[in-house]
Amino acid sequence: MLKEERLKYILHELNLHNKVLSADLSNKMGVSDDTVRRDLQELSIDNKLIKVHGGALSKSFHTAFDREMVYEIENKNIIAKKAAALIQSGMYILASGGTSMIEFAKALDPNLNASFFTCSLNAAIEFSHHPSIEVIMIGDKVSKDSMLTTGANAVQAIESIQADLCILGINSLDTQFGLSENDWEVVQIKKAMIKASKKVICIGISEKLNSQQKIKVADLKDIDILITELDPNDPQLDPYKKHEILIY
Amino acid sequence: MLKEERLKYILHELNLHNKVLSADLSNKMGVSDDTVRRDLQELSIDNKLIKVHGGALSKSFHTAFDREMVYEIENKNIIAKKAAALIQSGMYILASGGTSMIEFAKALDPNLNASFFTCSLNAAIEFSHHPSIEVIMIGDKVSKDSMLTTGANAVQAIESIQADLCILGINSLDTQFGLSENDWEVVQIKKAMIKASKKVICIGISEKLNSQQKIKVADLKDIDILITELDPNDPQLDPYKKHEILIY
DNA sequence: TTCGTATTTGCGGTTTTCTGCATATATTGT
DNA sequence: ACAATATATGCAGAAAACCGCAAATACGAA
Repeated sequence: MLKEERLKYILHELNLHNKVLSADLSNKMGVSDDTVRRDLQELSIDNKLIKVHGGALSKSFHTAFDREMVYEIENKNIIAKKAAALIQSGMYILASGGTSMIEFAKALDPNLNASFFTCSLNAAIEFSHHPSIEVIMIGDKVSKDSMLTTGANAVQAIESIQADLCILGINSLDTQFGLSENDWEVVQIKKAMIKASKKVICIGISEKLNSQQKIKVADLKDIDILITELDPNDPQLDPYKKHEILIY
Repeated sequence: MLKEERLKYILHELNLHNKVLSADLSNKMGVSDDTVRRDLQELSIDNKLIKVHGGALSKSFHTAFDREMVYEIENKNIIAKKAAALIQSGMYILASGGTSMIEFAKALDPNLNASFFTCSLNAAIEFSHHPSIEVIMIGDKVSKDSMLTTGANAVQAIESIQADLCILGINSLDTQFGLSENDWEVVQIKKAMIKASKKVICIGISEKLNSQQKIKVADLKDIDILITELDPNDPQLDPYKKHEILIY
């Protein structure tokens, strides 16, 4: 394995898991841990990662360090993998933003060949790291709170698409009020996305369940699939099964 | 084995395996290590692959490995400050992408009140960190090399704007050939931006001066202001002054 | 063809980089 | 505090890169 290859691999692993262990790396790459350590040191000097005792942490992750985040990221990873398994080549997919969506983008099969439309700057960047999928950024004014493009132009652009799937991050989901948000502009975007898609998938950690926000995005009947980190048989999800929502 | 044959063979191998080893190549092609190295060097200069110790890596997998960039940041900071000083509240500004543009976004006066239009995902995010400016992301298919939205839609969107300024990162600038790029899609975007603006500002480190790329973006006469990290009186910039370009 | 020129290629010697090992030091968990 | 584990450092052998030069080859014009 070439040196540059190793560096690339380390950063890749770091993007995926947000942390790496020196021992793991030396095993997987078949070099001594001295070499791994030197690699990590070099990347650390170049500000590509945070070197710590025993391995390294992802830079982006460490800057916003938060114990709770660590826990959430793992759950979001579970969600991302479940969601990624539903995507097939040839699909046209509308995607909203949020951290779950970022993890979803990372979890996509490298051989996948599909088209993703999104209003999220961060999601677009993450999707673009994938080797083969096509990414279409929907333009409009950038809403600084959500880092989404929002407005009439964006809604109109979405309306001109007929997508197979729409993947939405959950802000709040409730058996009574359905899917809800508190940013009016974002709601318009999500409503447009739902309307433009044959199927609607909602992804989010179970914490977001059974909560409401000010503005309704969609009724439960508009949602086809719900993905959380929980086991599909978890009783917490039973209320949603009654509304003909598939649980993964 | 002829030289052109070898070059083709190397690129073919690279497409297949995403990496090649110098030693393997010299064996398979029956030439000396030096020859292989010179071949790789040539392809590397032509941006066809990434030369590394021991061989070469495929360009496509290399997305964002810019070690040299770290050293250039300081210069880009100088540029960014000069450019930021030219922006006034109320302006409508078209901005391209690139690392210089990112630094420029960071250098903007926090009290500035202006509208920025951009095709660059990264620039849009950076602009959005500013407290008061308005950011409009121009949508279209995302070009993975440049992380810019490119295509007919984007060009059309730009054409519908009448901007006061257009700030372009320099890829290559030359007194004969003018501003040039090697990505056709990006060229279309930049040309549209120039056409839609009253004034054109080019920013970039002096390294990019006196070099050419395959496709012309603009003649020198289309450029109003040139900003590099150099002192405006630096003799390197004299040739550009003759073309009625203001130097900052 | 034949000559002159430019490019290409291989070779030897030198320098740089890479990597693993051994040793000394630091950090962590119990 | 102590044992276990991880890290830093110097060193050495191997591999690769670099450099200059000379031979070989290709190319173009007379």
